[in-house]
Amino acid sequence: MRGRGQADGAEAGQTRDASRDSLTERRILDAAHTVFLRRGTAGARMQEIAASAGVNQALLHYYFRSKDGLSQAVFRRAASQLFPRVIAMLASDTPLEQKVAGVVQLELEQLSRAPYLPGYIISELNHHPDRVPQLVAALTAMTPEDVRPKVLLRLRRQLDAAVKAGRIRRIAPEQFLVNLLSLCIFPFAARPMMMALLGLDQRGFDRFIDRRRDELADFFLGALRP
Amino acid sequence: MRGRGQADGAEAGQTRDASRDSLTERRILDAAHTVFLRRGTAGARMQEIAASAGVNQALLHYYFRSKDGLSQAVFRRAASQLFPRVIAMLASDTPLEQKVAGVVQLELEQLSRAPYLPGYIISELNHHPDRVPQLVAALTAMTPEDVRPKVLLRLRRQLDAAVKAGRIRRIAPEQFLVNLLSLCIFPFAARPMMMALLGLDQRGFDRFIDRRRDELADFFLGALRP
DNA sequence: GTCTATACGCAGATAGAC
DNA sequence: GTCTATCTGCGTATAGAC
Repeated sequence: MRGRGQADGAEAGQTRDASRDSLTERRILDAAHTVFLRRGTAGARMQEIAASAGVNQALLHYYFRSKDGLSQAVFRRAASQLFPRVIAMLASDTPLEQKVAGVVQLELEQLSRAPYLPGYIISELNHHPDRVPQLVAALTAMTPEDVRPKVLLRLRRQLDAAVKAGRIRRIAPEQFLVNLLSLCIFPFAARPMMMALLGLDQRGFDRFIDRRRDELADFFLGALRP
Repeated sequence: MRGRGQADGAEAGQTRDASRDSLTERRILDAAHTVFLRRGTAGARMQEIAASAGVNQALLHYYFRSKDGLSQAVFRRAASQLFPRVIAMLASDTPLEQKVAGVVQLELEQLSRAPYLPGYIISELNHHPDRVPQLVAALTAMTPEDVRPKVLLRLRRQLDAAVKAGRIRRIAPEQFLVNLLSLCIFPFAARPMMMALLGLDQRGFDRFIDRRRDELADFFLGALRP
């Protein structure tokens, strides 16, 4: 048993040494990513992953030891795709208006290419509360300490300053953040629902998003005007 | 086999005759609702539902014939909880500004009491594309014909009129609708994510929503100002 | 209608050859 | 490392008594 678990923990400081990521391990992880995101963790089948990776089912266990191990690896990877870049941008000292435009740009771009991502994360977190700490870990992994309070603090100061300067109306940083993320992420998370509601096919949805890319930042900044 | 399927279809015009909803059937459906929403369709276990309903597992099959049958019944019920009231409000001839306030009020109120609902619907629709038609059916069930085009048409006319009157800036009805729904629904759909991001516990989240109830409509209407 | 007991298949996991 | 073959257990579903 145990061929290669995820993160042996030896050789401190080496997070995921690339030389140990064998080609097949990567192929398996890619396949698992696709299948888990489409079917959800509970609905995914090891056999489908194996077939999709072009290998045998026993190999999945060799590399990841169990379905749970594999699903955790996929979740970590997905979590690290969804957030860090936006968080980094929000925590930076970019001016407020540019932050909004940047986040919109970044998120719509990214999610257009990974449309299943938000729905997957949302599902997992709802059905599997013990994944929440893993999400937090994924957030703090790229930075020395926890970025979350930093984001809110930075936003609060920027918002206060902008209010004092008369550039925007008062808004709590939490509401600011959730509003921005809602407008960016929800259309993708609820894509099938939105398509049904608006009577769009895939092409129509893409055009809808294109338009959104142009207008959303203006909409949001418009709401902030005094 | 087959004790009582859902909707025998006899006696035309009778949708879900209450007298036929035996008490135990309702108890089972309630339990199933809870379990399916918490664990997702694939993750739910018939045994847990039976225990939660205080009956034997065989009874579930007696009333709903299979897990799939039961899950469909739950989905229909959930879908009919999430949308119809908002849709009805949006399709009405209420003035635009009141519509916004009304939708915010209605949704935040409703979702505070059924926080798992949006996440469940989103998950199901992502993992189970063949559920989309069922959602549409749930929408059109309460009205003679399909309401969806009606909503968009009504919104478009109202928005056009308001633009001409100089009350708002131009916005496509699709963007208007998705923005409004995003801001209302996403915080609940992604509740665990938002709680982690903002560092809130359940109580903190409730206060966050309370505040939102007061401010969200203003935020949205603020974005529409010319 | 409601129960107990049981059949059955599927999917995750292991053994062991190569 | 990668495969084939096989075990095991769990979860759905049915049979049949009451």
